[in-house]
Amino acid sequence: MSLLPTTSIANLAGYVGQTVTLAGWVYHKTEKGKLIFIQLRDGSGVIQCVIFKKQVAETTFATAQALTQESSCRITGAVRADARAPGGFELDVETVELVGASLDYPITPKEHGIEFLMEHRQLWVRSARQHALLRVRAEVVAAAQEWLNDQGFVRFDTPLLTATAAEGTSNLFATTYFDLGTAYLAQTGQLYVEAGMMSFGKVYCFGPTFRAEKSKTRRHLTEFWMIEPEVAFATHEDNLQLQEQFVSAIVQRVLERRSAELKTLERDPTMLERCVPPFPRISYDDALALIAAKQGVIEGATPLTWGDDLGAPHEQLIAAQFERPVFVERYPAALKAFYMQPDPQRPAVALCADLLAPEGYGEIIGGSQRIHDLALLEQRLHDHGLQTAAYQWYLDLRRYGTVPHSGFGMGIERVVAWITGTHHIRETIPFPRMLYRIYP
RNA sequence: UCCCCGAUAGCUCAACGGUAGAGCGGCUGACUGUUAAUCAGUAGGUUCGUGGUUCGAAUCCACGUCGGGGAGCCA
Repeated sequence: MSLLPTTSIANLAGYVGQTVTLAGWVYHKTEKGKLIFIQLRDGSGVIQCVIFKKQVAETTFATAQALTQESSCRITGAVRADARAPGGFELDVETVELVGASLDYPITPKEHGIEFLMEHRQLWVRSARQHALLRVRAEVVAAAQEWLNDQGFVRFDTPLLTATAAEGTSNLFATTYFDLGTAYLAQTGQLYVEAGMMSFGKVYCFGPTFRAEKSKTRRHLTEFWMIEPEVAFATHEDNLQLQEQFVSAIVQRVLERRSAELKTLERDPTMLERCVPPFPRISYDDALALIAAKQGVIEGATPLTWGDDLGAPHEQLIAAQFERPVFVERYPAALKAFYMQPDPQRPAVALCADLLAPEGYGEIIGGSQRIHDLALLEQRLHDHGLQTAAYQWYLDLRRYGTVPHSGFGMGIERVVAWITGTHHIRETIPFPRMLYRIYP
């Protein structure tokens, strides 16, 4: 015999007048003497179950009375359309079967502080808001992969344990690797995905990446998920077009399929509906001019001289000028990773771009055209103080049929934070890893 | 690594040098339409730790622990 429910709550519209068995958890219960209301959730939705004392067996009423918040149970009853019910349907209960009791559930319907909630993340994910948020995350992940697959991309997975730093910049998590010395947790799959690109033309990797930076802001996690497409023969211009189509497709799919969740999150879809190509672009040079003209508007967005990197307040100021994501392109090459292609017309700048989300959610994509010339790439490795010996496999990609190519990396959590209007990135992943949090 | 802030009942907070409190939650009872129900009653404390100042410390000081916000860095 199976314990599975006969239907899920999301599908109850097709069962009006029929008796079904639901299986789930008590989200909320209200007793009014001889009448009990149970909000039952099963992951697909929530339905109000109604129990009148005179209409059920005494044991059934007693079982229902004893149910506490988050007790799991199986409830059998008749589906009835009812305008008074939040979801439009109610269940007239016939029998209730307790599956697992829940005593003193810590997360009550009242307010809680973030520290308490993070300590109970394993339970917090059941709450309506977190449930909606993680549902959108799953949609973003599915949309991203399916869109790329439809465009002819092949998923090409890259290693998480690597022998050297990919870009030689960020701090890495280190671990021992048998007799081979130190291994590092990958901060990007990009170099490896370039090898896949030379095999498949269009590829992407998708998985967790690790940054041992002591970043302590609402935009940072030490472990986050990144999707990194890479395209052979694609120029900087092709790269930007791919990015704006990609991001727009993801946003539009969430609007189409997860409007109920956005409503739960009280996210106004207006800004998201504007997210269609082309996205505005601003060069690093023009960004500096804009920052100089708008000084004092945002605290910390002080004027910069050419060659300075943009800080978080500067990015915030730039993003605030637009109602769609905005590309900031052609940064000074010296600020960027060794593999970024210098502009042939102006080698001081790189053919790269960051995509800044609106409403202060920061950088959601970083991308560039890559250096395809062997001699130039060797020179750049040397300029960055990197050991070319460790990169011979990577240089092989330039020795055997090299082509111009471009790619980018998109941080899933930042995209989800932006789409859902979530203040802090930590809520956009089931179990966030942060500077001062690795439990649960 | 640097700057700022916090820790009091299960939770959210108040008390700011003089007897440790409220709301919610829990428990008991009433209630046939509740949505964070309502009403009545009831239990519940090593004020993060260590040391110091003081007649007296939740309160002031130092150090520590844990956590929150931000910078830098990045997606």
